[in-house]
Amino acid sequence: MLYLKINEPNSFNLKPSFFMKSQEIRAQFLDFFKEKAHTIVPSAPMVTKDDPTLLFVNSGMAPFKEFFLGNGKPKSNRLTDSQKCLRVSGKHNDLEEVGYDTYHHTLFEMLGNWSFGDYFKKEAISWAWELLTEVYKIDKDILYVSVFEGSDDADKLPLDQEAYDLWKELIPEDQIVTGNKKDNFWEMGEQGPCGPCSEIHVDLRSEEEKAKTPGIDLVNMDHPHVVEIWNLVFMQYNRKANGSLENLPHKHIDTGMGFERLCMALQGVKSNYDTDVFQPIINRIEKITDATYGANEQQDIAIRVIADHVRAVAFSIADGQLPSNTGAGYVIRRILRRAVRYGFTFLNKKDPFIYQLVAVLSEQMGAAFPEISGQKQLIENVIREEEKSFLRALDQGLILLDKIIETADSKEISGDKVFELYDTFGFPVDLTALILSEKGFTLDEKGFKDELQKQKNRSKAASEMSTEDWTILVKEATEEFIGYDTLSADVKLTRYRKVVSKKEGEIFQLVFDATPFYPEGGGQVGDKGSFVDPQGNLIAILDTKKENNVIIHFTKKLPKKVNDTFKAIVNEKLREQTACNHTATHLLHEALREVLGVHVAQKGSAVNANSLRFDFSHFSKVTAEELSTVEAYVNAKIALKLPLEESRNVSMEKAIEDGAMALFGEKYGDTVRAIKFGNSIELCGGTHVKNTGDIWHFKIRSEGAVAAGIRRIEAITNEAVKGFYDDNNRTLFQIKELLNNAKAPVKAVQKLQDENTALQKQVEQLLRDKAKNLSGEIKNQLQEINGVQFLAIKVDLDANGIKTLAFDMGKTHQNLFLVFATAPSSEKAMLTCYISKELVNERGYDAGKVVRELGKFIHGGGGGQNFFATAGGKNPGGIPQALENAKEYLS
RNA sequence: GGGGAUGUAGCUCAGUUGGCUAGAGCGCUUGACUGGCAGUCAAGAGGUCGUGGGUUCGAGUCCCAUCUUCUCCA
Repeated sequence: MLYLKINEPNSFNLKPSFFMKSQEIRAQFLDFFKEKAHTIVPSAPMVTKDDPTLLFVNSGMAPFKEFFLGNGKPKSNRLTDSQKCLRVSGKHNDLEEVGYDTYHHTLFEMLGNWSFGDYFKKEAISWAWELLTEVYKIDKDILYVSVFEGSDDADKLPLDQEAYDLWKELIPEDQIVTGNKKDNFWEMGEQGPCGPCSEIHVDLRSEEEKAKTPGIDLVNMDHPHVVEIWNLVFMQYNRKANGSLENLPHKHIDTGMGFERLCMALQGVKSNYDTDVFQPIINRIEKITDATYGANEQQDIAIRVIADHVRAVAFSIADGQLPSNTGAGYVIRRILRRAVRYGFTFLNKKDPFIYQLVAVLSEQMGAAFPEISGQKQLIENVIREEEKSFLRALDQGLILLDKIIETADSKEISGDKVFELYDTFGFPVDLTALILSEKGFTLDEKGFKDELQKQKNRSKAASEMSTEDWTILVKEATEEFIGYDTLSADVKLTRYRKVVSKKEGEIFQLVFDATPFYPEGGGQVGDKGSFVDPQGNLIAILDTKKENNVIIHFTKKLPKKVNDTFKAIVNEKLREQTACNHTATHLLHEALREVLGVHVAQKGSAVNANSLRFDFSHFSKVTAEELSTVEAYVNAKIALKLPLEESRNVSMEKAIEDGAMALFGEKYGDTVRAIKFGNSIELCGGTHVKNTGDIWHFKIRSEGAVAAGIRRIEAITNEAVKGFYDDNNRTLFQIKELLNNAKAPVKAVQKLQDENTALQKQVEQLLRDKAKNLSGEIKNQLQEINGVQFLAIKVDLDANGIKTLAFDMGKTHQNLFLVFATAPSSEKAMLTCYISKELVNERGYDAGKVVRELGKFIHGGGGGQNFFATAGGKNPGGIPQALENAKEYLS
């Protein structure tokens, strides 16, 4: 049940007599556009798969980028959806600001309606108006709209007169404003489709406030209660790499309405956090932490931060993006840690608690987003473990910070110390600053920022690259993937471009009209191979990747004549081995579900020609027995020689009906490819063997944890297994040979080990005895000179023995001055000097100096402490001389 | 992808410019005291110092390579 604190007197500006639940608001939006002939599609996963410029879906249009770029066509020209978006960095949002206001978020839903070359401004504007004023019944007087005013920069764009005229029909002109490029011209990135936009703003202030300042003056002024709720983008241009604009052949509509803000407007509250989207979570936080939302500004910020961040983290994990230390996973980790930090500092929570909020989220959003409720347990586990590990890091950091404070020589702690704490140990700066100020210290902020900037520059320099415009050879070309059926084909180049990076140097990216090359995807590496021109010149294809639905081939150079017909040839060997590994992952997946249980779900995989890696959800270590059962299960499937049954272009529904595993984190597509080997059915775009018998054999190499609740298995197949066994065989053979072809090598080795330990002990004992005997003999040879027990002698002991001898004598005798010499071989000599400590202290003797100087006689050098030192040299012949001269040091 | 840190006894760690015969606490084993437990005392076991090279008379310590884990940046 949803719960909103309407009747509580202390709650925050809540006094609506009725409100529409957020779930209804979402449903009404989708229904409205469905009636306008739009197809409703589910939200794409937030983690992007084939877009190198983007880690996360950051706007409603991101999943449809390929359509706007013309790299593919949607099944329907009109779509509508509610898209999960994540904004954590870049121009759109800064993570560090979320929580301080009431209307910015990391994760939010974007309601959108889409036209791909279909309707344009007229429909987009009138439908938006109809939905807001007639369906949602928002008072027309509190709505304002903006249109693009044009620009007199290099683009020389005109006022968007068309939009202005359309609005004029619907709304009084004094509620229309014009806006500049920053507010009213939308660009996808530095390159690509773009166009003017028209925003709809809503004024939610009280009557008194409205009387004081007209709403129109507050549009786009960052006022918390005069906010943009809907942006209608009219895509009509394409921005080229050189910065110039060209008209798009097909015009598109891209709209995005912030769901949480819409809920705020419709539920009559003044903050997104007061809507029923956030209230249940906030209530739960209050219960767990004993804090009251609305009572204390700092605690309110902390509560908002946590309420916001838990959503972002939970949805990411649900979409398959686990916290990690690189890339998208790192962003998720940072978000979660920020939430922990605020809980730690302002709500005094020193134990994991954020994971407990997942239950609320699941209950509230599970219906619209089944990926949350379906993986609740996993999400909780992952978050709890992350919380724990960060709290550990904080503990460690606090200790380090104490040390820094103790050893500080001024009241200002230097920037590089604080930076080290942050950079190496992950201790947040703001916490450092807080603790320092509590103890009467300050920190050198400038020094810290300088260090941070240096680090950023380093990273940037390492990943710097420039991308040129595509050179188009064939306009409106399509590209067909034919690699499931053939490994070589005659192809034409349709476009190419040059990319320069520090790491790789100059690389060319080529697109063909058809290609047998499989692009990296679904965990499988891209194909390698080559293409040949009619004259027989060969160019290697180093890698194949997919970008916004285009298959790109990477080469080091361009062909001489780009318009030739080429023969593209995939490296067959690599492809075969890769296929073995890929099919094996399917069989492994099936085996794991069979052996461990159906809770096992794929959480990632990496398949290349050498090996395979498979990550899956499972709560405990897989035992050795389970592993061997799994291995045997897979090998049994291989032995059955199951044929590949492939169905292309089946509908998702049909595939799932047939028993294919439904995977969370898959992007919506109209049709899928189903791969069946016996009982294993998976939706998969990868390449597979024709028959499981081709795999020959499957061998697990390792099992381990990658995150809380996620295990990883690494395995090999086919040739790699052969290599593995060959290596093992060779080693075993060699071992046996060394053991005189013992029949039971394991026992033999064990026996050797036991004997070895016993012998070692014996040797030690014997050496001790020898030393003791020697010391007995030697005692008699001690000369008393000037109150010193002196001896310089050659002994037959190794370095350790001499050491033992010297220290043993040291225990029973006083005032010793010993010099021992030994010659381990005809080319090596060693001197050792031991002087009782009392002599060192009273007379200033220095054993180091003694051996250094006597070392000259044996052509060597040495040193040590002042009471014990050693020297080595190459001339045993000098030993007598060295011993004779030892007396010199007694003076 | 780039930078920093880390790896020493079963666990948590110390080990200062290379050289005080690799240490501490907890845990473990045995024994003693106490009617038993807790506890105290005594003795003891336990270490390829991540791995592989190198420099040096001498490397846990310095250099190179490699792996693990943590962390920051992109």
